[in-house]
Amino acid sequence: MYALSTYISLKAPTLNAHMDKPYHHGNLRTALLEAAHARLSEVGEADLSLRDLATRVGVSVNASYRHFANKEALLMELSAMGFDTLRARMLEAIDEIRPLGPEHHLQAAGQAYTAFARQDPGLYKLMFGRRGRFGAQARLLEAANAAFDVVINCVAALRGASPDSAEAVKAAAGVWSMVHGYAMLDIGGYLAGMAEQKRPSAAEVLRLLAVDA
Amino acid sequence: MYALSTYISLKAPTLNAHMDKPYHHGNLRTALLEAAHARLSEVGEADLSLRDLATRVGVSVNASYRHFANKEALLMELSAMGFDTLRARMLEAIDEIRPLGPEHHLQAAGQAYTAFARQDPGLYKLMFGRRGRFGAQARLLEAANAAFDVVINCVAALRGASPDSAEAVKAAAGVWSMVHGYAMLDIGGYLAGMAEQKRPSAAEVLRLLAVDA
DNA sequence: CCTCAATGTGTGCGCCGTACACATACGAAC
DNA sequence: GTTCGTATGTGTACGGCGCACACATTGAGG
Repeated sequence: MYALSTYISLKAPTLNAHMDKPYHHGNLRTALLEAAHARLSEVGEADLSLRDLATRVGVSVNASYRHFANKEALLMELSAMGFDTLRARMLEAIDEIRPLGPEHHLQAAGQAYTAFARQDPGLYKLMFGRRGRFGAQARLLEAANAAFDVVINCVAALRGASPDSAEAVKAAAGVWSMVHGYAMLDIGGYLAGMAEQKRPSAAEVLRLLAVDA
Repeated sequence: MYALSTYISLKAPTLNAHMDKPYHHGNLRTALLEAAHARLSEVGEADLSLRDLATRVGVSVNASYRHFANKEALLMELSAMGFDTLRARMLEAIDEIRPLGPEHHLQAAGQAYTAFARQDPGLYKLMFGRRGRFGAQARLLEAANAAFDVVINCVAALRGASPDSAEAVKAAAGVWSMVHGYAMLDIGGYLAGMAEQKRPSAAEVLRLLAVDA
């Protein structure tokens, strides 16, 4: 688990005279998202309930509806925040090795990508399992596209092509497919069943890609 | 939708004197699986309920518990049947072009694979989204491994390596990652948002793989 | 014909998401 | 500082869910 964001409550809610807890939470929206994130990595999406989240946060069952239209809306926001974080992780990884040149950037981004998925499998599955249900929500779409753009830029730089070219986008989609597929198989446990010396690492799999061709 | 299997009821259940429906269904297990399969492609896993299935099949809510320990067990069996079908589809596709030689077999299997995912996205997502929950159930594991073996054999033949070699297995895992990732992005709608001329086909993505190296 | 195991039914429990009416608290206008 | 509207949280209720348990019906083998 890691912090998805760093919203900070600037309010210090007043305490009711004969209660030790304030009537208003102060930062319920963020608290719910963080609780959901924490819960997601413990029990998975299917066993995550709004009632449970509310109880953990110390608030009545229906308070959450003042901040999210429904359960789906909360999960959608969490999902979008996941894409934001994923993008940031890839950019950080690239920045750390920037002087090494573009041929190393894609590898670094790929490593950061699979590391993210492994670190937070529940969130990662949520991000990619719910697109249909969420529909074309702008918030989620933009976050996902921004993350994908990082990959496109890496590939474009590697091939000396424009990030807008169909060539770069198609190759980037291939890279994304590969990394995403590997991550899903990995966190799904489909690779864990393989014998140690036959189980491929992320780097080995990425090396199969002929992107610079 | 297609038939997952062709179990046939050999019994002709007797009709009760004053009822038009027999007390015993005759083939409830299969009927439930088929109803679940049908429902899965309409509403997705999250909105699939045992009560609804039972009603559709024309049976009381709890009758299903005579055939499946719980909802998870039913979904697990459906998932395993999905892997059986996926394997059969790949084998059929390979058989149709067998004389063309091993370099075409992998392409054919890949096409069959993505076609399966596109045709039955709900089932496909179920197959790969639930591994952790299902645990290491032998039935599911064997079905999934049998499907993966098809890919391993293709890759091994292509490289002139043994299907048992770490080299072949690792390369096959890479191929599987690629195809699986592409399928997931496709049925998740993540490729649909791309402009037509930038959206890669399954064949284009597969061509990025340097498997025969 | 009788019995017993297999199969289906009815009722009930404790969760779930969420709609609706009501309570409380904060901040801006006076 | 009081007032008042709005934002935020509570309580109650409804229908649907998975599933446990006791009971009903059936068919097959002695």
